[in-house]
Amino acid sequence: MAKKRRPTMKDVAAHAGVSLSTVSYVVNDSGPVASDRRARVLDAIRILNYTPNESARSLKRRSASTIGLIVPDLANQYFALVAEGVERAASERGVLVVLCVPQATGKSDDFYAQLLRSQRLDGVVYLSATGTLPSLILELTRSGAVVLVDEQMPGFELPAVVSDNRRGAREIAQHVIETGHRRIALIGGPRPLWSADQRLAGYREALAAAGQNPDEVPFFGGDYRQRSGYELAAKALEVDPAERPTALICANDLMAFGALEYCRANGLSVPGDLSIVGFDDVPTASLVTPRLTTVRQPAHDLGAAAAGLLFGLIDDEEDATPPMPFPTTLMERESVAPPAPR
Amino acid sequence: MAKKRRPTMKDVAAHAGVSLSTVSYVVNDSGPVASDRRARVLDAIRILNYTPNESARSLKRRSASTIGLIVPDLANQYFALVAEGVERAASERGVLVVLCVPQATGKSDDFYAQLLRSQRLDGVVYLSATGTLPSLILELTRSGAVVLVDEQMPGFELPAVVSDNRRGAREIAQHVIETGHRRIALIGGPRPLWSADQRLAGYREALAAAGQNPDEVPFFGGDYRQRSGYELAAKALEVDPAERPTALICANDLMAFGALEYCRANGLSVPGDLSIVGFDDVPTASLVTPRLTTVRQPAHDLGAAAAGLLFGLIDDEEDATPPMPFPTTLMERESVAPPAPR
DNA sequence: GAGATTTACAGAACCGTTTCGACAAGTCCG
DNA sequence: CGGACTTGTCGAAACGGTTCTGTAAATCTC
Repeated sequence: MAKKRRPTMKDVAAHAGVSLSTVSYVVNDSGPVASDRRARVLDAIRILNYTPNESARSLKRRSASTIGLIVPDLANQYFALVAEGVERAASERGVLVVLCVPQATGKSDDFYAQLLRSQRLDGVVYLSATGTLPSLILELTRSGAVVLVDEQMPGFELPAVVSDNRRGAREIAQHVIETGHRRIALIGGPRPLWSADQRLAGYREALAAAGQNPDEVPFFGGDYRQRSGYELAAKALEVDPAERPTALICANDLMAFGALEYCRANGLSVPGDLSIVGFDDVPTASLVTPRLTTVRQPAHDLGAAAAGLLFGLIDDEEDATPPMPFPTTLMERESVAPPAPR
Repeated sequence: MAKKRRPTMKDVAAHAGVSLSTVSYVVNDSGPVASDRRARVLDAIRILNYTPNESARSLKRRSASTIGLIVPDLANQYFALVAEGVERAASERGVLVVLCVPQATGKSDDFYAQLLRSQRLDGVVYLSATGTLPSLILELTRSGAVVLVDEQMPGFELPAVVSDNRRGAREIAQHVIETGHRRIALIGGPRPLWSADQRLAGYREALAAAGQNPDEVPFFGGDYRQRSGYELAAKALEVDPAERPTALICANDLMAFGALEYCRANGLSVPGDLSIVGFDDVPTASLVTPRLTTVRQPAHDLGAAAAGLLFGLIDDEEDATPPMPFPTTLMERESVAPPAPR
């Protein structure tokens, strides 16, 4: 089977008996063309099954109608959901999104930044897992647009769409305090990460408001992954029983799952012996036993908003300014109960 | 701040005092060039911070070094994992992956096929949720390459990488039978889907081997989503207690989760009152209570293999032939127990 | 109804690469 | 030592579009 060449504009023009520019005008609706000729062109397009060559277009337009999406890993449902949101918003504008998963591939962020740069992408949505901005991403901000999700770079005024991590954290900490807990341990996210920082700040606010000295509550720094939740739970709980916390506040759901695992493995009942809360409200959170009390982030909307903001930036719109932090909502489920009386 | 144009080959050539073609030769290592000149060019590239314009390249080369990935939805961890696998294999070859999530965006598969076609993508990895092949995907097979994951189109000999669904299904059904269950209900996937079909076939084989007439075991067709697991579990269980199944075999984990939810909501103990098994072994499967007995599919590897096969096809390699079905492995956990004595 | 304006179209330049053909200067061999 | 190859280099023609410029015809204006 001869692998037949795709029809080009030239073919269409020939078939319709008009010039190249005319075809271009009808394809892009960018110039005046008489209705009968327009019809002829449209016919030719249909008959030849013509599709414009986007490479040529991007070359000429110096823009690819494509954005990049850098996401640490897809196995984390929170990230997956954000990605879906980005994709949704992009597809509505006929924009393609190219996916980069640095953590899964072992490639550095910079590797991708390089790749993206050469593709002349219009912009990039960047979800970080490390809190450090690769230098090339930074460079991208000069030629293209970059928007961060649930992340902020103090020092660089990068546009970002975030949810109100601090408030969400404060509320859930308040909730566990109000349930009666006094011995609380904190399992935080990777420190340089803005979201981790904000959540910690929120927890501490609530603690302070309840008259506790935040500096005295045990804190363990994790990496937002399940494994570290498990290990840190071990650290937090393997102490003198009199000192043992009655509640564990985890900075995201994955780590809370890890903690849950630990408890299961060690015969601790949740929430009987220990209350546990998370953050994010991934779908799995309402599936585990006990169903996890956590803070819902509107992951989908966050993603869509990020893409929207990015498009605004790309089009140089006046009102392309980062939205207010998205509100979070406390999801009270079953993993919190009053501490057992001593 | 003047938005400065990216340097082009011309700039590099001028800076190095050589011709365009020479620069191209060193960039692609595609022609002879004296070592001193090569060095000069390399220097110029570094100094100017030059990156080739991929749009121009694709235009000239008629290929974009980019593949498409069509995945029904990312919230399903199985799909997310496959996607990661694809991404990993692609990034190793410096190939970009453009992500399409038809279900999340409400766009049809055809919409994306159209988009992909115009981008002159080198190929597409396609995960279906419907079992019907969009006509445009079919058309893509003529100009580019398409490989299916865990899916096969009877009639069209499309290359596919699959795991041994049938055997996996047979084994897990065997397992529940051997545990003592005789009253079993099946919650299947969307019928036209090959994987759903294979799994069903596997279940029936095991049933038949155990002396049961497969046609007499209750079957409920779902859509691989959690909600339908819930609803179908309801249907399967809300029958005369004497008839009520003691085990529920679900064609994927998500539906098993739905069934689990139903049991929880209705005070049924798993596996005390009812055994439940799934398929896929998504990360959440070992997180729910009871931990779900299921069949592991090597999602990551499936994705990577699919991408690998696609590259082989693209490069017209002789040995680019679909791999043997990947073996699955039975993950015995806690959601299966002998049926309660009557 | 002559001149000004608009409308519909064609022609051509250009976007940034790759690559073919031409050509000059070495290198090899009998 | 003269032809047959190599080797290194360059110019120029694509690739498939967009868009500016020019122009002939149609429409408007008074």
